Amino acid sequence: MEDVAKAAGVSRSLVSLVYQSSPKVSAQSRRQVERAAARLGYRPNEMARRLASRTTRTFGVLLNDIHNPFFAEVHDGVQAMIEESGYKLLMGTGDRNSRREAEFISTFLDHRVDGLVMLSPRIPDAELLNLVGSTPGVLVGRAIRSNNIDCVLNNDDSGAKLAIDHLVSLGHSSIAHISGGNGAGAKGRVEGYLAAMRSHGLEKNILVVPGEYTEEAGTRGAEQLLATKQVPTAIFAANDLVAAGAMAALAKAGLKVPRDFSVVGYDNAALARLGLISLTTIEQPLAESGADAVRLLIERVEGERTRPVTHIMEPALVIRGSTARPTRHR
Amino acid sequence: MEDVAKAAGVSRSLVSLVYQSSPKVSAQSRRQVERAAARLGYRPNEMARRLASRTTRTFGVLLNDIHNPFFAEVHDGVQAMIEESGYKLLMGTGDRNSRREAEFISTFLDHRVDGLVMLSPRIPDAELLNLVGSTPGVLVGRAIRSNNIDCVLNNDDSGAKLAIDHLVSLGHSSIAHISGGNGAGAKGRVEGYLAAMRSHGLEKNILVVPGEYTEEAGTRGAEQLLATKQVPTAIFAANDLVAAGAMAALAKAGLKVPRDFSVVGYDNAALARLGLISLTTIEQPLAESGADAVRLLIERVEGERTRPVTHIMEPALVIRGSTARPTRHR
DNA sequence: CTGAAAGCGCTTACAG
DNA sequence: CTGAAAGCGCTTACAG
Repeated sequence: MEDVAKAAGVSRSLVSLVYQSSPKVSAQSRRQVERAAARLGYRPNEMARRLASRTTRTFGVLLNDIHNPFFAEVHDGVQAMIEESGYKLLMGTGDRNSRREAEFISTFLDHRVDGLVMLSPRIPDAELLNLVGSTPGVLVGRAIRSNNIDCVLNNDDSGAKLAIDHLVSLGHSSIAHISGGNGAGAKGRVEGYLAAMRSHGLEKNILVVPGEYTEEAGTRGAEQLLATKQVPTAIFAANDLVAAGAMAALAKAGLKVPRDFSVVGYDNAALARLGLISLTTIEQPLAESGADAVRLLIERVEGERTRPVTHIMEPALVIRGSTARPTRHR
Repeated sequence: MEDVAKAAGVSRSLVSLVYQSSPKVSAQSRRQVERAAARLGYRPNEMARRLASRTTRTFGVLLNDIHNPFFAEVHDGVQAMIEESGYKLLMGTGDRNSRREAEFISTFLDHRVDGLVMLSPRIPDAELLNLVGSTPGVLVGRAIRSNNIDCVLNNDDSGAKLAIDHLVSLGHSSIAHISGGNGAGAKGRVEGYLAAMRSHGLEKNILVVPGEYTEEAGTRGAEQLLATKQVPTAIFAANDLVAAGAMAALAKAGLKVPRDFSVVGYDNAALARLGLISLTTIEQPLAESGADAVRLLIERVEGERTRPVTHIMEPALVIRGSTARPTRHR
């Protein structure tokens, strides 16, 4: 910095002001400094700036799994809102490894971030609370009770209801559900399915096949359904991957979708959009969840709110080619 | 730090040594310090440590697009090798936006990273070289001429050859290629296709349909092929998404894969593994490319090498259900 | 293991 | 806009 000041023929203070984009600096001085810096290859040392200014205006963003495009979409909203608000971000991915998640959170705290955005982390509640301490945080896709952590959730219950209402409106009454087991949101989807079936007076047709969020579970689930006495006319799958697995089993059995079977997924993942699959599904407002999470965090960091809140985002139905009126009847 | 020293009844120097995991500290002192730190909620300030020690042992990792699981796999290798070598990482994603890429690279440099790992960045060569300056770097999936940047590429040419050899070995002779246009590696795949067809004496059957790396391009390409006079018996698609698009067009035309048509993709993306698609494809050693990139960077950073090198990774054929002997013949 | 000192590269506040 | 000073929270080197 000293060297740049000398080369530009100004004081060190002035160079400092230039890099703080201070309006007190004349355009001419600014140009002189910038030219000298470019010539000398000077860049202000960010660590020194943060140490001296005692502020980072940075958030740490932890992704559960970089392989899952689901989190990429949430991250879009997170990144856009962070940029828009003039903050910086530090990011990391645990990649389904809670030890690594803990390390990233520690690193973020060592770097004195102003807050933490955590997308469906795997670390157990107690450990997470202990690690985060009193740093402001926001959790997306997971609930927790803490005074300094807000939550943004998706309404799985109402998503399931959208799926069942759609199938019923097409004329289906025998609708089975292949569940997502212990997966995130799976319980809410089962409950929404049960409630929706009951609300349509279809409690006798309730049929839940246990599964998990994998293609294989969908295939096994559909095979199981095809072997039942009273084969349903429609399947509501816990997510798109499960739906794709179910569709593969149906195709193998010589059944056509949607002629012989209607299938609804959940997530509106990339595969749902493929022409070969063309899956009717439930879409969650992912980017909006991410943006909302950052908004909540900023409210807190800037002292506008101290009490924790939970936001619940509403999903929407996306109709494609995997659902139609039933042709079979029980 | 002062407070922790007092609370633990030791000197500031000792506390510093504890956090440097110095072997000179007795187990007892270490415990005392750790207990005091935990009680006071003390964490060493990473910015101060880096500033004082004048070392970061950190690499900046820039992803082209977090939505593409392709880069997630490369990142796996990058992250594993960085951890294994005792370095830290700072990551960022440009999300197909070269302005944002430039900002992340700048941020990494402001944080004084020891080197840069860039996964298929979009920034033009000149701008990239100017930005990176003399910082050691490594480029994955893209070539560049620079004294301080190494490259790790995939052999698209030989991948295309694997695809054509496989189809020829099944008995196909009329094999068309739907190209990837300006996409990364697309040119090499076209060239590999042309060379392989020639090497099998099939130059008269060469047929390249221009496309891009999208499903729609695959659909359009296949429709175009079905309208030609001499319809081929097999398609080599520039990537898996293109192959999926082509398969959708074939299904729409009432054609069965692999009975009426064999299809080979490229990438071995998640969709290639779906039961409904079951695509024979070319797999690139993505995680290995990432790990190799970090190895090259460390060689450079630790002064073991100063001249730039380029590594070319070899792909492999993955056979699934989309290829079979031809039943039609021209 | 302690204690005092210097320094990392900045920001901040202030008198001029 | 300058210049001198203090300080951010550490590491480093050293005498004891």
